[in-house]
Amino acid sequence: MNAGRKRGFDKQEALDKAMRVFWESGYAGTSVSDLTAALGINKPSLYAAFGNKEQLFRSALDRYRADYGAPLWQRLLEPVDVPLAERIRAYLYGIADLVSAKDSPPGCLFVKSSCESGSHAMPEDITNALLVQAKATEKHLVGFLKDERSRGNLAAGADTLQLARYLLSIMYGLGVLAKNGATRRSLRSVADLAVAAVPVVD
Amino acid sequence: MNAGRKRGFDKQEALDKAMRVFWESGYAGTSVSDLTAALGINKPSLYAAFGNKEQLFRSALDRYRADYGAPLWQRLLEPVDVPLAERIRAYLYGIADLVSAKDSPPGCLFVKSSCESGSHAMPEDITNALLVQAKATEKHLVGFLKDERSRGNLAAGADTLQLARYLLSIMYGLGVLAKNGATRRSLRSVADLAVAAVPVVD
DNA sequence: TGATTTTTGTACCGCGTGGTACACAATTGA
DNA sequence: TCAATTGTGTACCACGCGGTACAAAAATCA
Repeated sequence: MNAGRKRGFDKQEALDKAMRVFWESGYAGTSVSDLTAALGINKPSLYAAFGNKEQLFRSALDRYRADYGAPLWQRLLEPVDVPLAERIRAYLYGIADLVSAKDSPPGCLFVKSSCESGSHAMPEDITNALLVQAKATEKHLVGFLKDERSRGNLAAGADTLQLARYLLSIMYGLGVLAKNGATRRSLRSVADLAVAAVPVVD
Repeated sequence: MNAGRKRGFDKQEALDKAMRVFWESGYAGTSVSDLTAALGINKPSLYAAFGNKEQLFRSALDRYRADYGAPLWQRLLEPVDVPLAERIRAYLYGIADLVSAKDSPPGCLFVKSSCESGSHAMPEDITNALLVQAKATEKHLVGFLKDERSRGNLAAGADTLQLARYLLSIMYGLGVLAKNGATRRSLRSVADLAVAAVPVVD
């Protein structure tokens, strides 16, 4: 342990709180004062720990993906004995539950941030990071679908890229629906309908 | 014609330009200076003509719906001899073209605004107006689907409310996909896939 | 023409923004 | 013990925000 005074707050805990503030109010809609108030610290502590508002936001995005996005992939990959349609349904249920959870802000941080991107109120680096993230998710989905197709779980002629974009569209749509007050039940019904369009082979 | 100096700009033209600025940068991301610069007028002229930033935004929302949202309904209602699936496809194509048009900002103004709503950076009245608008669209869609079902174009057991929300989810999703760089072609493919989940009766 | 009404341009207001200088408190290593 | 290092709290900075006061300009009415 090096010299110097100890930090008076838990950095991970603070990052989690900051993520939720951005999740609720967006990048432009969140002020540094909002953040310091929610975190219970002063500005110099925030700047010392997280750099600046932009860097803190990017850290919050990373944490969001790690905490909420990444774990859902297990629903697609792990239970290989479960039919593909059921795994996709379980994945979409996960999204539905996430964006409509009562202990977190309604909607999806990525969707909301993407909608803010491009504005000069959002730093260009964040816009680019969001685009990169979206493309990466698309690529992962395509890879997954190609794999399933090669296993015979998906129709041989299925266009995996367009199918991936269709699923992304549903995921994004669930996020916006949740912002407009949709319940978990209702979102799961949407997921049920969405799965019907996937050309699975049972 | 009453007395007084004439207005030096066209009010409808100015509203159109303001709508596009909000469309591009969102409510919080747009400053009054951005607006006056884009409209080529000074602040007192803007405030005299449109009230304030909030009222101008609401006017812009109304104009957006009138100019871009409302006309698309004709694709669902008018050609009654066209199969339901084809009409829904044409409607979704219209959304796809709108959110990916090259002469307007990518994405959908309503989707972007909904994602901003709830933040204290957006006036509560706007948040409420957006919610009301979303519910109205849902209601219209449900009415349309019920009508089609009663005509025998939709499966007798179809849940029109959940189906409407599914279509809304697709529409919202197209808007976010467009923000992430999707092309018109690609969005139309998503629409094609989406139609496959609708239980039409041919 | 002159009085009246409306728009326009300039110049400004109070306030909140993102960010920081600086002195002080707390901890470690010598 | 004492210097070195790191976090904290206060107080502040320049700037841009939404919004407006005010006077000059342009139009109509009498």
